[in-house]
Amino acid sequence: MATIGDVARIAGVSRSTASYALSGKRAISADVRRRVEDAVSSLGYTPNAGARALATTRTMVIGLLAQFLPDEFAPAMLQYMLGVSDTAREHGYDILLATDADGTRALRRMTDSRMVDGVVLLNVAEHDERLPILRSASQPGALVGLPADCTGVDVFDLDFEEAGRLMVDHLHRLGHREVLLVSQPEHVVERGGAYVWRLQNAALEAARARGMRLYATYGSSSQPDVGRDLRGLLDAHPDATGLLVNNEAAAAALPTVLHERGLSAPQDLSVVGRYSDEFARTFSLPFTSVESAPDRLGRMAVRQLVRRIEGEVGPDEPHVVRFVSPELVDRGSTGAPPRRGDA
Amino acid sequence: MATIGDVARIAGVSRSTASYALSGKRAISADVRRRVEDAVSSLGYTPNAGARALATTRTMVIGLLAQFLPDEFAPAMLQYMLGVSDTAREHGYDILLATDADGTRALRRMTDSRMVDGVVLLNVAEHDERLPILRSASQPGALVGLPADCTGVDVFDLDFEEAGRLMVDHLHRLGHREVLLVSQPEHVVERGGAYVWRLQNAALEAARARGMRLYATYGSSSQPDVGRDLRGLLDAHPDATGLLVNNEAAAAALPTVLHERGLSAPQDLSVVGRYSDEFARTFSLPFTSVESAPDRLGRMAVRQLVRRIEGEVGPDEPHVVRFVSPELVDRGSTGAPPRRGDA
DNA sequence: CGCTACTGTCGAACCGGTTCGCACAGAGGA
DNA sequence: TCCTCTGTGCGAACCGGTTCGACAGTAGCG
Repeated sequence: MATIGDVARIAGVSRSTASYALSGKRAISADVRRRVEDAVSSLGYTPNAGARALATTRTMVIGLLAQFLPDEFAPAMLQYMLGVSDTAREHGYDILLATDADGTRALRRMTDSRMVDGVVLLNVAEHDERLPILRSASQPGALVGLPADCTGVDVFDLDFEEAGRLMVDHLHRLGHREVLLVSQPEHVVERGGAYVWRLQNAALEAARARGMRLYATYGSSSQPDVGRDLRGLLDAHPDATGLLVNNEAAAAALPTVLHERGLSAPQDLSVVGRYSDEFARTFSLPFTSVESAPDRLGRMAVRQLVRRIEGEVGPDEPHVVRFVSPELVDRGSTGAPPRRGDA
Repeated sequence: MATIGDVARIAGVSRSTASYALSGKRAISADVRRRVEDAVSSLGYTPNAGARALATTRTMVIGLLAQFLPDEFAPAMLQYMLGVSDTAREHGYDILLATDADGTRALRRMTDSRMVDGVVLLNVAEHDERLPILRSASQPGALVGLPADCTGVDVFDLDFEEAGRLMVDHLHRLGHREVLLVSQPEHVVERGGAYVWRLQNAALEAARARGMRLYATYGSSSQPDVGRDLRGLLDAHPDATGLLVNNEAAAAALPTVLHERGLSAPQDLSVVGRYSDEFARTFSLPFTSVESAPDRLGRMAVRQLVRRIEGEVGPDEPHVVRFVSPELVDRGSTGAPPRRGDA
């Protein structure tokens, strides 16, 4: 494998000159520059990343900590990951991916050994164990997900309160007065998945303010449990005319459950989900939903992280906490509630 | 940040002694070893990955090249990625993830700059542009997916021929004589996604051998197109009693389409898919299917790659091409064909 | 008692880049 | 003619590890 020493020798210059010719950090005559470039292409020279990292203390790598927790919906994570990965590449960074069950160890490994210039944490819990480690690291970090304490990190998340209100308001406007909400599994909440109750509480509050009845429940994360949950919920509330689904697995299971019962949306039941458009198209989910914009959040996190890494934003400049406003995408699964006695 | 020099100073020994005390590669007195270990923990010392890579020419990182191509079903990729990532970690390796649209550039970047000790390529096409680059790299590579030319790389894939036969045989045994097959989009085939026609050809051959009629078509990769495809297919072949689905998006869309038509599986139509069990549970797909074992393939690829990296298998020892036998998972969506005239 | 062998430690070189300080040549001004 | 300045290039040091060869000191042995 060719080194910069080889390049220098072929070009007939010193190693430092070769380095400067390639980096452009000092004036180099056109002649020498050409000879160096010729040597590079004839040798197929590529700088050794480890050596460069050692010399510059920059690795051009961003750590991505994705947690695939039991009871959490894995495929949604992929969209965050792709947002992060693509954006990183646009800025010249590669991605070191950690999917360890123990995120704290992975984070420590990456930062302490200086494999990365910065870190993106996905799926951040309210009291996330990774945060203290991140704060004590010397690299900056950006989060997707809202923790209780945001000091020292840049935070990006969907505005789940607004999402909850949006879902309720939409059905209220159409005339619904009794509505169901299926959230993620309770385990997720216990583990600190605050987004679940952020949406749920805001939805309950909005329903109360509008004089609606809203029954909130937790749903499981996969079959066959989630199907059972949905059937039980529909049985328990035969008068409900609307269904809000903040649970991807439940949304995926819903077409089959509705089919079993001979129900159709929106004729018999108005349905609003909360997932991304990409997700809806890939999985053929025909429900109106609140767009969760995972790629956008990943993108924002990386952009801010890169600003910190490259010193455009100093480590002492205030950290941002930014919420993305959700948007309702109408796929025609909502309408006026069926008139009483029709069913 | 503490370096090994700091450790040595605190422990009152030379840098080399500190290094040997930690690596265990030379005999070190118990006393010195303890002093070094104390210094390490009091300083919170962690070796600098770049420096170590430079000195040892080993990075303990595996490159993972995942391609998210248009018209290909993204979430399936996640399961391969997790299989690779988890297995790599078990062996002490981290994952450098590339999702670049241009896989060749990403591969070259990783290997030439020596960021990785080896590479796993996912979603390998028949004439994959990444292969020549991989062969000329100095790191070993393992593939998931079968290319036309397997020289110089270890290859792992599902036995798609066997899968095709399995699907056909299953319906044949139940008495079906006219059956439909929905494959991935034709674009995927044109791009070299050989697994599509490997399954399809084997299925056609098996059907011919058993005197069945099998109509094979391509399906789209997302809504609304894939729904249209399915409806058109059912319209065109009203006498078909079985449906084979080698297309995840079509499988996801199928419950809704069946619902529209008032059809149920297996009463009106027997359905066999081809996707992983994990996938079925997460997306509530109620169809009997041929298990595609993505995590197993990822795992096998990494294990073999690590053997090559660590020299347990020399670079000149023959490369393996290993097929995983598919298994049919019965979810009750198949049965005897409806009697003529029943519908 | 002297020689060898072994144990434990150290110094120095090396991996492959980057960067600082300095030297030198030629141009331009006094 | 001499001096200064500018444009170029070189040498050496450094980043933080690993590893080879040398070398004391001690133990074992005849």
